[in-house]
Amino acid sequence: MKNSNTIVVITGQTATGKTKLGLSLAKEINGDIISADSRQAYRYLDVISGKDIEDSNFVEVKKQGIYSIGYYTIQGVRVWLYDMCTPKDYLSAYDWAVAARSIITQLHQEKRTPIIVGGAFHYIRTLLYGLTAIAEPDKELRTSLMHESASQLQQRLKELDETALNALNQSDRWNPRRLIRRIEAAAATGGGASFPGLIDTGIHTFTCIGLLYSDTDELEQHINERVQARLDGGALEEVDLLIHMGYRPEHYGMLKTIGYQQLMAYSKGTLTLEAAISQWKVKEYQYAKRQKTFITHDPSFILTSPDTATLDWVMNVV
RNA sequence: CCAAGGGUGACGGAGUGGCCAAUCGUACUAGACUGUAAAUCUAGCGGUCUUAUGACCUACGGAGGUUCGAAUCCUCCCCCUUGGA
Repeated sequence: MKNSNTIVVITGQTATGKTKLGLSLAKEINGDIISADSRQAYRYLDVISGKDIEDSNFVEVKKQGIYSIGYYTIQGVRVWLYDMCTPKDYLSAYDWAVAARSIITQLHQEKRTPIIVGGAFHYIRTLLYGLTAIAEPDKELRTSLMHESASQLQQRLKELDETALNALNQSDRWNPRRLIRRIEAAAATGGGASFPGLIDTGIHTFTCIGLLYSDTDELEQHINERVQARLDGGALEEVDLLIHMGYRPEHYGMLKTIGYQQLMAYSKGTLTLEAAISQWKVKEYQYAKRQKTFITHDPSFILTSPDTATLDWVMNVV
């Protein structure tokens, strides 16, 4: 290791073997894994989200607000930030990053190396590059604006903070979620403050690895296999159980998640199983595409393909 | 064999004489992203050329025909679905 106070980040497209690589690296360099996975952070989302917790039990180390911070032990490696909350709870990239940061600090004190592993690139970016503390989410406001059209929202934002509106690119200008967020910020600050720069995260040394398939067919094939494995692993039973426990697809959008969405639709009878599975796969391809866009546009990442990312290769990089 | 309804771009599905290279949805391609991100959104999406709200070519099962002009009307052929036997 070049620096004892560093962190390693392993991200990449779906089904590229991030976890496997992370585990072998952790064993080698005395590290802990911090899961950067926006779905594995939820309790009960196990099979479809791909949590491989074997026989391990969750060990809660502390509470941070409604979130429980703890770990599972997989192959002798501690894996943090699974099961932070229930599928009904709100968990944002910000919340996750705060939790991740606290673990990183703790691990550094223990002279252990945090290895961030996961495909939630937005979460990782929030952790690495910063957070804005301008305004907390305003649930009521969000609900009240939920059904407004983009042009109505633009109008609202214009009245509150025209600069913020003008700063938006074409895509964001028609994106209700972005608009609502800006309105939220403008309302909280009284407008005019616009969006501030990022707050320093205190994390400055990191090695980032991005695993990407160069070939689309290969990617799709791996995704297909993975989906099949999830089905074989009890995906349908998991969905039934979640429904039985009272969780719905619309629950805070948390179950509004690839795989769960489709299988819940099947369970409700609005999709055939065949259609549900094929849509699931398609959503996975699309997600993987977005991951690729994100990762390739970030110069901090060392990009490589899944088959060249061996432990030896990683050891040379970190 | 008869009756009825159909065959449209990768798929679903509009259009029923000119404003149709053809609404819309999906898929696909590229992109955006500062507290919902496995989310949300933007653009493109027959081909060639091109500064273009531009030109030309090829296209709405096949072959002909009517018309200044057809995915749209007519004739014949092929295929599909449902009802009748």
